Amino acid sequence: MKSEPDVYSIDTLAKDREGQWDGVRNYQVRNMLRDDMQPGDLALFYHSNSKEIGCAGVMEVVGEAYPDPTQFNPQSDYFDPKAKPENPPWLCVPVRFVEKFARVVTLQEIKADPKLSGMVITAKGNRLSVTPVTKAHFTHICKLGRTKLRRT
DNA sequence: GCCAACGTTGGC
DNA sequence: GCCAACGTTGGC
Repeated sequence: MKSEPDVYSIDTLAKDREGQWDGVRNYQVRNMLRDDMQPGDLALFYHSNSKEIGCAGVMEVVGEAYPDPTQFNPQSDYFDPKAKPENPPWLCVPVRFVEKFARVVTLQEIKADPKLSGMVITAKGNRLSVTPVTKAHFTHICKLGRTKLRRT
């Protein structure tokens, strides 16, 4: 699950312990939040558009998707004037901090690792802020993230 | 800051 | 329903 760390980072989630994954304004992603996520699911926290692009840690989905309150808040960057409270188009999910990796597993590294080939995040033209990850890919990224790089 | 690769909008 | 114009994402 992608977030720009300038806006919301793994460190913010680590400090708050819990948060809500809001601001999703893409129907495909909304459907994933609604249909493909269950409480107890683990997710990689991905830092996009930043100095260090890649997976920064792990969080857990702790509840069902519910209406994203930011769509009704005129002060919010995510305000949607077309959103009707009786039929809210946008959803968010509650998440809980699980771990921050010892190091960021960079996009560069993900692309270069044969064990991580086929990840949706590296697919050409992918613009989804939430993408499915296989168990094998998830496990491998966690392993990399927990291992500090040795100086050469 | 650039720009490819999308998604969205709205006129017709 | 088509599609040009526009907006957004996100790596580089």
